[in-house]
Amino acid sequence: MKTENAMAATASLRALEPVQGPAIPLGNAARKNIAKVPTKCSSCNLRELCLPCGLTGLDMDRVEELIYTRKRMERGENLYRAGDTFNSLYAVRSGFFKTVQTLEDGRDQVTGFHMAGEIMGMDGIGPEEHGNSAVALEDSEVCVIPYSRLESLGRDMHLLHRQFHKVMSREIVQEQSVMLLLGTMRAEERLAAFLLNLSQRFTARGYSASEFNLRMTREEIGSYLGLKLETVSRAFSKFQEDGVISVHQKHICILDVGGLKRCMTRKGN
Amino acid sequence: MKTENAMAATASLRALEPVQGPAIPLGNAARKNIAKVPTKCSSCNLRELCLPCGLTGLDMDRVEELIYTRKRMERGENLYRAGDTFNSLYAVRSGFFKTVQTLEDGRDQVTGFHMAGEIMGMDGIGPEEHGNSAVALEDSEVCVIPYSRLESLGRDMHLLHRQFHKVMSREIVQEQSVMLLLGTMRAEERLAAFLLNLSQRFTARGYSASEFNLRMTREEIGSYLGLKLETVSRAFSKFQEDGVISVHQKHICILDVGGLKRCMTRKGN
DNA sequence: CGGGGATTTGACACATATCAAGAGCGGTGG
DNA sequence: CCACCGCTCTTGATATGTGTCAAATCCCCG
Repeated sequence: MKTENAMAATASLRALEPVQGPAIPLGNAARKNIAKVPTKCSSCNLRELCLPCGLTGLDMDRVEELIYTRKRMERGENLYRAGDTFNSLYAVRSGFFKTVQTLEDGRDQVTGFHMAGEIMGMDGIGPEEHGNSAVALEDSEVCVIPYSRLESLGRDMHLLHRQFHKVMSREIVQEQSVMLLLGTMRAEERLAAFLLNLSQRFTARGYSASEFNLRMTREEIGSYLGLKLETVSRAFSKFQEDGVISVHQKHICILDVGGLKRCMTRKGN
Repeated sequence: MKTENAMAATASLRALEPVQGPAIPLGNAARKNIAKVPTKCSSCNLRELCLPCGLTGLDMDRVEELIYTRKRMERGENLYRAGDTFNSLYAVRSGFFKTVQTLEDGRDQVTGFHMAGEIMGMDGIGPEEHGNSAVALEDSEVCVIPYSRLESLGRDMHLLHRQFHKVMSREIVQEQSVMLLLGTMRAEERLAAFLLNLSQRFTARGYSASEFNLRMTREEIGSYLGLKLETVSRAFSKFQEDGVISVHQKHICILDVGGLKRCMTRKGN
């Protein structure tokens, strides 16, 4: 089983390299932005994770019509910003994103981290403008899904509509579980839950469940978990002392999954 | 402008009495549960708030096919429970609900309060079972929307589908704002934000923005806001001392909206 | 009128924030 | 290649907000 470890060696390698084929030199401003789609949904190895999941034969062929542009993003670039008018959803094809929401008084919070196969931008459908900003945490690529096209294609592909509803519903469920985390868990419990969630998502993508590189800073983790970066750092150190994980900068090994799961549960209960 | 105050006098009166027509004696176990629909969407005074919002003429007529049962609920009854298989969405027709999510170790949290015109149960679409439980906080009534029917009706009523997407999207946005609240706000800020949110939703339903009765206990408010009930109580007292609201048990008057809004913002910033 | 739950308030404990200093690491330029 | 700079991270000391525990009051309901 391939570990994220291996690819951490060369920072220029893409997080989801197998999706990419041979590494493509990036940072080439000339042809970076919009590009014709070289890969179809039906041959994309994220299809079982992404929007087309569950579609078969004919439907899978037709779903290609959904995506006619991809977009390269450099680390730090904004995919969209709060207030931008809503036009499209975005599927992460490679790389890693965060979404950030800002309060009137300037306080902000990371509301999510998004990896390959996940859909971003659904917050914009209702208000017709985005309520948060999406930022690439590493060089990334997204498939652009024009919402109007999703609507019209869904008209005769009922499964696509149904699939889309499931994706939105799962987003609701995911957010509810973050609310639960923020409302009821203590610092170490939050971090344990966060690491287990990441681990499980990496597993679903064929990466090691126990070894991976964080794409975000302690501050971003803290923002997402409603903690200060110092508290996140202390919790990492505590887990390491207890021997449930090992931490070297952004590189994490989960040494004792059971132990980490126990960290997620209230002590003395 | 009618205030909620008036109807608070008689506890047996329904929260959204005008929706109900003349008060109907409840607690009649014999004919309580399922009932034929006596009122159509097109003549329901919640139509501008509820799922059919934005539909016109013909579409509005056809949308009646969506709902063929309503359900009466007594205070304390469960509309659905976590783990129930998902079949339907529910639109609150009258009354008031909370949704509660539970962690494996028994800790739980109120993830939402739901009033007339709001849709519950969308968390169940993806997993095909409900992830939380919905409980009536007072005698209530819901319209049952079978999901399969919503899907099939949406096939030739594109606006219905689009409207449904908006409703789901708004749920996502709403939850993100709760995440922001839980992650970044302090106790008094949370309570102020909560009261202003309630006020605004009552306003949208034609009730007083400044005077209303809470349907939930301090403990339920605390659970929703990630606080203990004592903290909620102290924050209420503080607001009252400061003269921004007056509190008598569950009865709330907002005396100074601007002041309350300032309470929502970080002090000395 | 009595009883039980909800609410308020106080005293104190504790988890996390805040402030501060220093170490580690990566990138850049000489 | 090395030195430097800036950013991230770690760790300690202390402050503070909220939780916890406890007691008294209020209020609804039978």
